Amino acid sequence: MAKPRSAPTLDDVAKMAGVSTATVSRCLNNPDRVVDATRKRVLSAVDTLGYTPNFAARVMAAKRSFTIGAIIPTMENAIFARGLQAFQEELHQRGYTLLVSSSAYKPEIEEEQIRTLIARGADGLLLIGHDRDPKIYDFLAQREIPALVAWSYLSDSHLPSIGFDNRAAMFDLADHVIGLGHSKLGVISGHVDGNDRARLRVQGIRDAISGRGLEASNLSLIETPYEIENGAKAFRKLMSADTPPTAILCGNDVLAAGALRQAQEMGLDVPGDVSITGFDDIELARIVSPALTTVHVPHREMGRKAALQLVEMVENQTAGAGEQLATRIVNRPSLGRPASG
Amino acid sequence: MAKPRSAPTLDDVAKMAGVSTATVSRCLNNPDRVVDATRKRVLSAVDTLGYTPNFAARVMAAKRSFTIGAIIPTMENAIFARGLQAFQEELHQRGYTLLVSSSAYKPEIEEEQIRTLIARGADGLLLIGHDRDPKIYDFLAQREIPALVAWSYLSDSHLPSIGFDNRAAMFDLADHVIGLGHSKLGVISGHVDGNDRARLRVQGIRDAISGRGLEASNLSLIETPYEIENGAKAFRKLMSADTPPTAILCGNDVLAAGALRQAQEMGLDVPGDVSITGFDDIELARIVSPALTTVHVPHREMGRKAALQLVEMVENQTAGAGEQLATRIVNRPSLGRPASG
DNA sequence: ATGCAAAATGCAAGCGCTTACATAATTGCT
DNA sequence: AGCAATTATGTAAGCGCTTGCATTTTGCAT
Repeated sequence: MAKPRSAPTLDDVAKMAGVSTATVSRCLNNPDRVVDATRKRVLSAVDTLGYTPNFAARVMAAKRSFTIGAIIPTMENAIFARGLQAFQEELHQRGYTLLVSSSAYKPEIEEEQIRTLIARGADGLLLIGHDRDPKIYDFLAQREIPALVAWSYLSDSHLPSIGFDNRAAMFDLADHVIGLGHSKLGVISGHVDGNDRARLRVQGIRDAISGRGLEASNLSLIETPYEIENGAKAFRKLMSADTPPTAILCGNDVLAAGALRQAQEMGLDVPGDVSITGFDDIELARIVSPALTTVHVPHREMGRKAALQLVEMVENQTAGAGEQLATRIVNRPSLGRPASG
Repeated sequence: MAKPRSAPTLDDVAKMAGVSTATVSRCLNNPDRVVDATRKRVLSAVDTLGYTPNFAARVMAAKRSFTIGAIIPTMENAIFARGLQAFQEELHQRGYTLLVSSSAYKPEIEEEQIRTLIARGADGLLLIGHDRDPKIYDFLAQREIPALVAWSYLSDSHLPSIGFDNRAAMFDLADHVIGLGHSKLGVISGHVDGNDRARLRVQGIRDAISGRGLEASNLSLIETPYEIENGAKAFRKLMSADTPPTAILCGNDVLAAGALRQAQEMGLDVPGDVSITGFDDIELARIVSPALTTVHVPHREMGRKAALQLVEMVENQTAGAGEQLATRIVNRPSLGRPASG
C-alpha cells in the first residue's frame, strides 16, 4: 500500500488490475471493447487508487481535447452571460468542456487568446463578431481550426456565423422611436472600431433617420466603453446641448441603465422629459425603473445553436452553415412620446 | 516552403534555425541562457513559422502549467465577478493563467470540477467557502495541491483562507437595523446547507437578535437560491404574514434587488413601509432605487491578496497564512426607521 | 475434439516538450 | 600561446496517454 506522492498513472492502474495500459485506456474510453470481468477489475483499481487521467497526456496522445474555446469581449457585465451559459450547457451535453477568456475589446488581446486557446488544444473556437485582422482568419484556416462567430450574422464572411442582424434590429427600434414623434435623437454607442455589432447598430439608426427624411444633424452620437458609469457620463453630455435630444438610444442595456440613473439624478422624468432605450434585453433592463424598452436578443437560442453547430463542425469536418436569428422590440415604460412642445 | 497541415513544432523551429530543440526551448523559457546571435536566429524562425508551443506537451514535460484553477458557485450573477477579476489580473501579472469553472452550488459538481482542474494540470486552486466533504481536503493534501479558500475567513480550517467574518459582518448590520427600532425581522437567505457564508450570515442575525434581548420568534427566515426572482417570491411570502416584518435582511444584493422590485410591485414604499438590506455591495446595489443599504465587501482586495498568497504557496511550497479582511456597512436609502405605529 | 473467425488483450511507437548531463566553444589569465 | 574555468549547445530520456498492429483467447460450428 504505497501512498503516492504524486498522482497515480495509467500504469499504476494497469499493474494493480493485472492488465496492460492499453486495456485500461480502452476501459475508460471504449468500455464496450473490454470484457466485463476485466472492466470490473480495472474500474475497481481506478477507484481504490483514486486515479484521474492526466489531461495533458491524453490530449497529446489523442490529438483531441474535447475542449471548445470561447473568447468574449468582456465578462464584466452580463451582456454575454446568458448566451454563453446556454452555449456551455449544450457543449456539456455533448461531452465538451468550455474554456472562456475575455479580450477586453482589444484586438491584440483577442489574437493572443486565440493562440493560447489553440495551444491548449481547443478543438474549436467561438468568436464574437466579425471585425478582426484577416490574418487571424488565415491562421485559423491554415491550422484547420473550426471556428464560429456569434452575436452577429453575416451571410458572407470568413467564418460562418450564428446571430442576428444588428443593423436591422436597431433600425426597427429607431424607426419606431421616430414614429412616436421624436426627431432629435441622442445615441450612446460602444466604440465602433473593431466592433461590427456596435457599428451596425449605429448604422441602423442612421438609416432610420434618413429613411424618415430627417437630417443627419438631428443625431448626436457619443462612443464610450460599455460601462454603467460611461452611460451616465454620456447622457449628461448629450443633455447639455442647446436643444437636447428627446430620446436617447443606447448601444446596449448597460449604457442605458447608466443613462437612466443619470437622468434620475438630474431630476429628469423618464419617459416624460426624455426617453431612453437599450439593446440586448438582459435582466438589468427589467430591474431598473422605469424598465427599459429594448431589443430582445434570443441569447439562449443563439448559444445553444452555436454549440450544436460548432460541435458538428469539429466532429464532421464540415464547414458550418450559420444561421440568422430574429430579434424583437420589447416595449417598456422607458420609451414614450416626446413632450409636445 | 512547406505549408504545415498541422501546427509547427519545436523540431521544425530547431531545424530551420539550425540548432537543437533544447536550444529552442531554452530560447523561449530562459532567453539569457542562450547567446544573442542564436537567439535572434531562433526567434526569427519562430516568427516565420508562426510557431506556438503546444501547451499539453509543455505541461507534461515541465510538470508545471502556470495555471491556477478557481471554482466558484455561480457565474450567473455578479457576486463573484469583481473579486475574480482582481484575482485574475494579479495572476496574469505573475505569469499565471486562470481557469474558472462553476459548481452551481452543488458539492458533487464542485468535487468533479476540482478533479478536472487538477487533471488539467492546475498548479493551485481557489475555492469558495469552507463547507465541503473532508475527503476533498484529504485528496488535495495527498496530491499536494496548494489550495486557498476565499470569501470566508476561518482561522482554523483545513485550508488557509482569505476573506471576512461573515457572521460578524451580518451581526453588525442586523444590530444596526434593530437599533433603528425594527423588532420584526424577515430574512431571505441563500441555502445554508453546504454554504458556510450563508449559514454564518444567518447566525449573525440570530446572535444580534438575542444580543438585543429579542425573542427568536421575531425572526422569519426563508432559504432560496440566489436569484432575483426568488428574492421577489420570498419577499411576497414574508410580507403575507399576519404581522409582517418591518425590515427584510437579505443574504446578498441579488436577493435584495428581487425583494425590492417585488415591494414596488406590491405598492409598498421602501423604506417607508418596509426596509430592505443586501450584502456584498455589488454594482446592482447602487443601481436599484432606492439604493440598497448593504455590507461592503472588499472584493478586489480579496481577489488580489488571494492571488498573491496562492502564487506564493505554489512557488515556495509554503503553507499559506490566510488573512481576515474588514467589511463595513454602507448606508443607503433602502433602510430607515420602522413606521411608528 | 478440432479448426477458424471474432473478440479481447498486449506491445510499443509516438504525441511535443523540458531538462539532466555530456560535450563543445569561449573567455580570461599567465 | 596554452590551460582551466566558464558559458553555450547538443543528446537523449522521459512525462502519461492513445492506438495501429500483433498476439492470444474465446466461442462455435463441425
